[in-house]
Amino acid sequence: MAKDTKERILTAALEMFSQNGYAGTNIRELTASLGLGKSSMYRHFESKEEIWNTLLDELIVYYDRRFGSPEHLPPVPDSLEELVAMTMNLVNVTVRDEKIVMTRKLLTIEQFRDDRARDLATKHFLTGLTEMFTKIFAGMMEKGLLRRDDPAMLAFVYTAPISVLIHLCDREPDKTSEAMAQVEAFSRHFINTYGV
Amino acid sequence: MAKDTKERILTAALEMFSQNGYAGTNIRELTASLGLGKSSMYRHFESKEEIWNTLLDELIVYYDRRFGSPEHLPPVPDSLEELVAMTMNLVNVTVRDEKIVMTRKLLTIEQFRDDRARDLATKHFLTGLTEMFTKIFAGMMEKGLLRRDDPAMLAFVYTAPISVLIHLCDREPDKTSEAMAQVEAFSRHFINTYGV
DNA sequence: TTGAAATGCGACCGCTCGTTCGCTATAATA
DNA sequence: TATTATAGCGAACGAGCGGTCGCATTTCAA
Repeated sequence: MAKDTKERILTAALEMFSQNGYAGTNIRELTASLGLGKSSMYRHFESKEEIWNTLLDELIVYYDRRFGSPEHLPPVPDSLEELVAMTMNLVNVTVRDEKIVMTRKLLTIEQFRDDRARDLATKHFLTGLTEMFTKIFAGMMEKGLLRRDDPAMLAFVYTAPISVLIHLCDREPDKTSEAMAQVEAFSRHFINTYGV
Repeated sequence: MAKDTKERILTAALEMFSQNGYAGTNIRELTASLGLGKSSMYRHFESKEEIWNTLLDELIVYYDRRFGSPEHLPPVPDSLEELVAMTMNLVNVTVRDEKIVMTRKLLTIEQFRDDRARDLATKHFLTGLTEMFTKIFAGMMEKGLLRRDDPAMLAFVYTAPISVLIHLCDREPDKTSEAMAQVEAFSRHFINTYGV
């Protein structure tokens, strides 16, 4: 039950921090949402700040495992249409997975206050995506599917607009389907422009 | 002196809210930074929340004046090179103007908590820019400078990556010059791809 | 010049915050 | 079974919060 409680606290913390921010979250609400007494929390963390630090540690590890390791790199598509499908799949997961959504919100809110949140935000929102697609596009150029060009520039050109639309989904979940349609329209525009 | 104090309070509020968020800001620090007693603030605003609402009102008006009105629409460039120059100028201003930077940070931090901040964030980060460049690109197509295409899609393709780089500057000011170089590289890539 | 409105101030109020304490109940160890 | 950590609880603490009050000072119209 002990380890379990600790993890439940971290889950609730991610939920509340991502909605109200670190400063806007209080221990009473957090523990109450778990049916736990305020003071019981201190059996697992020595302070509110330690919750924050532990949570961020976990998110950093989680990110590196999921997006940083080469074995999780999506396979290089064999056709332009496959690139569109792969993209839609990726964006769908990233927009629907509650933990990933909350992580982005948390990083968005806290990026100006915490250095580690800032660094992870840049990875999540920019460099992680571009590095991933730089490899994919280099592979597609090898296969003759994409016009020969700087793969890093093309990756930036491709991922940045998608990143903007993902942020839109986080901000206005009502517009998710609309945004997804725009992701697909953009992806098709991209293959029309750069595809061979 | 009265009106002046009220505006100074709003300026300080923008500064502190954009750094620490609404919940992370307290009246004592805010007024102290102006050399003002805590209680004196209540001569000008009836609560902390009223400061927030007034500030947001002001930012909304400011945005509509500055970016919403047709007379502030930049002239349609007469050459592709002019588009690059105009873009660099625009981004430079938006990244260097302290008030605009703080406004973006504030909207970034508070977009999930306040509906009006959320709406203004979408304008600032997405629709405002694309609408502006939709008109510009339509004009450039008229002049035969850009390949005929959906101007709204091209505007999105052009402004979204720039928006991402502006966010990067807000998050990591150290990388501003690096980001500006990337804006220019991207802009040139764009005119090479879509220019006539 | 006078009187009222506007502005500033420090003291103070009630409340909520993060955190601590002493106690009980449970689970693991021997 | 006796012992000892472990995990839970409500009460309470000191600090800091947003906000109020009464009073002094300035502003300015009459």
